[in-house]
Amino acid sequence: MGRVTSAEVARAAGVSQSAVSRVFTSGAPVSVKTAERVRKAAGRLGYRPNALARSLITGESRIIGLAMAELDNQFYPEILKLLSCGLQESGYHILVFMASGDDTETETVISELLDYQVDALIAASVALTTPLAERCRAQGIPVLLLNRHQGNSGPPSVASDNVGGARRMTEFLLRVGHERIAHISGWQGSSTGRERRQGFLQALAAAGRSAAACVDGMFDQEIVRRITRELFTAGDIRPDALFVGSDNMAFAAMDVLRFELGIRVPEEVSVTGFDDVPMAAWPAYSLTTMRQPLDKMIREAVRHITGCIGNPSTEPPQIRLKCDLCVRGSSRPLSRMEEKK
Amino acid sequence: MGRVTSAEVARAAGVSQSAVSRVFTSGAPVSVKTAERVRKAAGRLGYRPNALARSLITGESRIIGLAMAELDNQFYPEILKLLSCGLQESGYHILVFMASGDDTETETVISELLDYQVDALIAASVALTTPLAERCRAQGIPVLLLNRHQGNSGPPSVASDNVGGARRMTEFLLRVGHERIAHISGWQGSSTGRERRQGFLQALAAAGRSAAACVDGMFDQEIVRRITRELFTAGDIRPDALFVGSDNMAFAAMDVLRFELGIRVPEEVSVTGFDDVPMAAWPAYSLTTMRQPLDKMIREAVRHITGCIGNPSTEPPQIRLKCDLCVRGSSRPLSRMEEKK
DNA sequence: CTGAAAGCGCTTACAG
DNA sequence: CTGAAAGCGCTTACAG
Repeated sequence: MGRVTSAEVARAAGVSQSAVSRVFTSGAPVSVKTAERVRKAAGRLGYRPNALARSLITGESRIIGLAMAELDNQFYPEILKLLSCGLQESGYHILVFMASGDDTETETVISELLDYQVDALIAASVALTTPLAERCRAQGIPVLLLNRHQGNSGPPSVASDNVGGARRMTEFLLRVGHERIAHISGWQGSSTGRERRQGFLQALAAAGRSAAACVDGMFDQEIVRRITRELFTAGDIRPDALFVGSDNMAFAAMDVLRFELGIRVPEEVSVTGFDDVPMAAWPAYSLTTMRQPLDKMIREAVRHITGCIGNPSTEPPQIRLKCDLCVRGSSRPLSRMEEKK
Repeated sequence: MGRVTSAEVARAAGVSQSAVSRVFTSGAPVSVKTAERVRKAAGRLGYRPNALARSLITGESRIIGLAMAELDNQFYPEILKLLSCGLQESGYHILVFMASGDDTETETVISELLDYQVDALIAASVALTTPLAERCRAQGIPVLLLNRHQGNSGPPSVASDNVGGARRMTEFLLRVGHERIAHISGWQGSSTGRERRQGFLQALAAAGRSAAACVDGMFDQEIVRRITRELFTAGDIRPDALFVGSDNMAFAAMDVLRFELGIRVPEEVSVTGFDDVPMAAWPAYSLTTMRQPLDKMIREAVRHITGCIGNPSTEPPQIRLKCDLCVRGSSRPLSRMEEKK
């Protein structure tokens, strides 16, 4: 055992240690003959450059730190998968940290991530505290918020147009004839939660209507179940549509409606979500939802991150991408008459 | 910008660079007075030790490489979450790599992972090729297979007793009175796929029965949909029970049965899975399944990995954990009479 | 193209 | 307890 070093390879190949190093540094000057001898010796000894030592001297680790929320929501595995593939193509690797919700702990662990001299930090649906953002700035580490933002003066971010998406979803529900639309929102401490709620209220206001209900579901399925029960057993007039602030929460709401309360979807109530996670398309839910352009989000994220790593001058973007309405079976269909319009 | 170094802190605090280093090394001898002065200077300058430089000299990176299969199956996000938390507690971080199925690429990227001098490598549902395993051995990097194994002479592994679990599932289906049990297996190139199939066939053989069908579903929902259609529209006698080699595949099968073919579950056919991912408990599926003891698996994995990092003598385990049958609504209930037995 | 040398930021014997 | 020094494994000017 014991890792083989460039010095050992040099000895075996009868060249200097620098020569070995050059063979493994693309663009460095080496004669074909030297390269060949070194490669052969390296192959024989099983040598590979120590990435840590290299990072120490080049000043870039080619490691990206990724902090993300718990993976219950199918949206995050998707992000991780796409991000990992996208960054791998550019020769980066991902050091992950799963935020548990405990803010102090999150800060501690992200701090540890930074100790590894990550070339950049991506926070997916996790807030970056001010001290952390400050430290990144001081250390010259680019940060990017994904699927969240902290205002135009906050760190660069890639998210979708949640206000617009929620507004269009609400307009859709109005258009198919709903009269009493309720909203179970995402956590109001998050930009996505707030903005979708805001879009919902805007659309209703524009139509001169008011919400049948508007409650914070906290992105938590258990809370959503409770709220759904309350909303639909309260005695007074029931909502005829329920716009839920994320697909993951919408699934929980649908389950309660159909299997607990025996309320038919969409005959008695339309249910819609937001995100378009893969499961939304499964026939068991067939959920009408507002699709976040995940591919495009990741592409933008990768582009920005790789772009600004050597290049701190890159303009810090606040990217907002348009969402697409996916009409499926969980919402009342357009009437003939409406379709003609 | 520019990271602050221990030398700068030393200058600011009026001590030697070694003194600064000692303050940040637990167990190293420092006077309270020195420690205090150093901490103050470090705090003011925003100093934190460079983990890469430290790793270079201590020989341990406190990074664990994790290679895992694509995250479509809800089982993997769970693994990642639990593993990440478990290792974090011991001060480790996870460098992830998502295997795409392309073997050559997988090998390339895992190799890159190893370049970072990871303290150990965990492969979750990903095969470790022989050259890779060889390299780990040569470099003295402990490896662990999770939810897979490559035989008793292969690398250490933590998995569950898939043969026993599948056998018990099949016995359960026989006990509730099924006569024509079909199996859609997991990929036969994986130990989980093979062993569950084996358990299924063993149990049938022991009961003097034969399989209504036994087809490889490849862990792929699209393939499972196709197989399910064929199995249930073939004209001859339909299976009255379908044991699927993973929950994720079982969901696809149930969807086809209920929403495409209009076959009632469990009235006309029982459907059961394997794993017990969170979604299996959702009312939309209410899937009878064989629960893998995920918590225990992760605990064992963490214990083994952290145990053998400084300690190569630790016996390489081949751990097989017992599964638990979870009876839910997707399978025919026990008859009164049967219950009495 | 090539080698000797400096240095990345740290930890850790070694003297004192 | 403390500092000066060596060294982890590499890359990269610098001469030649």
